[in-house]
Amino acid sequence: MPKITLPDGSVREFDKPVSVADIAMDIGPGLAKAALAGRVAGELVDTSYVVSDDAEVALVTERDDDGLEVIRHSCAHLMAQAVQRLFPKAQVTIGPVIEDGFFYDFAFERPFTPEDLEAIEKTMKDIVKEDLQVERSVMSRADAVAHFKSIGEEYKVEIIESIPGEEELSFYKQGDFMDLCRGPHVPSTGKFKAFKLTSVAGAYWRGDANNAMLQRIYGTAWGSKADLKLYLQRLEEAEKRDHRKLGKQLELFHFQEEAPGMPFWHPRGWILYQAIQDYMQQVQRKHDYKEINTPQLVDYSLWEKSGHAAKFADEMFSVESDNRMYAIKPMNCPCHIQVFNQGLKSYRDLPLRLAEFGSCHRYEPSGSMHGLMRVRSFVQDDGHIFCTEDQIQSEVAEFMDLLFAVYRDFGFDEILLRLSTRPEKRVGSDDLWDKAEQSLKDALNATGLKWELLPGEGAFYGPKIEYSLKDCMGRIQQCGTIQVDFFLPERLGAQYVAEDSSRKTPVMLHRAILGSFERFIGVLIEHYAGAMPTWLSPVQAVLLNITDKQADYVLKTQENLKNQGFRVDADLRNEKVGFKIREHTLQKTPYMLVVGDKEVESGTIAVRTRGGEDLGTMTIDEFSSHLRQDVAQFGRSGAQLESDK
RNA sequence: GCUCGCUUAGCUCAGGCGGUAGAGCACUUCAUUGGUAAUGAAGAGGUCCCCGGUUCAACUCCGGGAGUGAGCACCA
Repeated sequence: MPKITLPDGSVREFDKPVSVADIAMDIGPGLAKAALAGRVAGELVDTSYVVSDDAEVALVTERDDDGLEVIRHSCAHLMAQAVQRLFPKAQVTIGPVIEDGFFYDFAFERPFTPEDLEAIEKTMKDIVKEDLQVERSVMSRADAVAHFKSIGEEYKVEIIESIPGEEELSFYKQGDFMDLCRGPHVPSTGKFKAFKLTSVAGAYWRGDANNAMLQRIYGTAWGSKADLKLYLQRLEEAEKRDHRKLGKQLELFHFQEEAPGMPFWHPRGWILYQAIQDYMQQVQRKHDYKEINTPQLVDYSLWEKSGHAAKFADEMFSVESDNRMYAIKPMNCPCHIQVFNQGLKSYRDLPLRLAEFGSCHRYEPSGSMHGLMRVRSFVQDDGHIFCTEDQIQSEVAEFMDLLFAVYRDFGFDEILLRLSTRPEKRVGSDDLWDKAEQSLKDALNATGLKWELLPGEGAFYGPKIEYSLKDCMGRIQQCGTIQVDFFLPERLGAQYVAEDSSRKTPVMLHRAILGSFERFIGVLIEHYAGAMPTWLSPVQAVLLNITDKQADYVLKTQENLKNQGFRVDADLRNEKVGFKIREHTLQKTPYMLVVGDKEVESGTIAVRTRGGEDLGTMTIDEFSSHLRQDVAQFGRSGAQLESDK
């Protein structure tokens, strides 16, 4: 006699075991139709699941996140069924849910074409019309293996054989299509309202480049057509913000064949780049970093000593000159240790914080490059802190304060933290790892923020924290990091004299806030859709004359503002003011300063923002104090400005 | 690196069963001096990514390469 408690607290009693679908029907036919799955005592189940004991039951519809997940998962099955209907020779492998959609990997004799995708989508729609029941069943492993062997699904056989344990496995059948699956799934194929196949690409079986390449089809699925439309609009918006596109439009940088993965910075882009570097320089100086600069080319033997050559030889550029082999540095840390090693260091010198805007080159695999986000030449806001084991925690804590402050200044408020701990293959004693991991955990906990633990994901030389920020499109971008290193200082002979006058090896903390300038600028461009906060804007204001008559006044005003340290252009072209406004709006210049006879006469300018707002007519002094204030707030959001006061 | 697609004027893109090509914007010149998202006219501008092959003829077809896009793999 199950007593069912619904999420609103109401209780329904039944005189015999009931399925989730029965419960929905009991509440109302509308809900019965909308029900995609259920949640019984916290577990997500099919609507056919039978409840025989008292339980808390919630019905899952397309409006729940759970419902969406069920739709997407079932949609992957729907697609697989369509593919096999059209291409009986295609073997199914796996088809999970991903963010905003799903994919399914197939083994097929040839790649799928865009035309195939259309046909598949059409067949999917046919199957939706057929409204096939989706039925769950269980089978023993042996039976399942025999079944899939008999129909030639070798990959499924491999999957089943790799599932540990002897318990029964669940299967879902719709029409003539059956797939191994944990479920739950929608009750019938008629439940899909909005889906679209988006792309096709190769993907390795089991994610291993040594395995066969499968054909992966991506799709997206939503609870309603409106949601699908919103999603497609979001993709369009992301495309508009693409930093590669904006980089060209705003004349920030370009790439060309002769230097793949290595940006050519244009005047405007370089101003942006330098504004960021100036800022970082200032901030780091304030936090007692000593900035240094080390060579681009370093004899290959150093990289052999550091151990990098053994691991990354293929990814390093090298140069031969005068019978010596040099590597173009792929990272700065070995060089920083060389600086540390000059002169005898005392424990009194620690912590020693060395920073470098170090230009590095790495031969990234061709397929991995992506605009500024992944390049072959880049500059890191790199820093290495040499300290004692006891100083790790305070150094990490201090670094995190700095990192949060910097991210806030760039306009990022939401930061994700992840701690990666000891991997199986590692150097250093367990005591040392215990201590280092604990230091990082303490520093993380001190922030009061949630953080994620990635056990075993640390580097072989020490644990690390990675900092990702969420941009305004909700995308997660990994930028900063701090890594404890027990290995390299010893390997490269770094030592200091301790209080007891013994020689000890310092711990090294590798750290970066922005990561690489290139990548960070890519993130900034997309976050701001190219409309940089004023402090970063390549041009902060542009003066527009209405007729030639105001040219002298414009030039004088430009000179005045430039002398105050602002980046101000003058657009004296023989064009109508509407045309100039349009152009500078498209160039995302924060302020447009219109000058006509009236303004010349009264010694003022008419100020318009790139957002189209009219700030009215003001004197040059009034404007420059407005601009100064705008620049001083960096990219910080309004809320934080309040707390800063 | 792997799979598939793409590469035509400075930019965004058309185009043709194989007969060397076009638009808009930008650029130059001229007219116009116009008050908040495009003033008008004329002109100039091309190794159709590169190297081979097939062909009377290749931007177009075939082979190889480069770059690039999506995804996979990689990311000290």
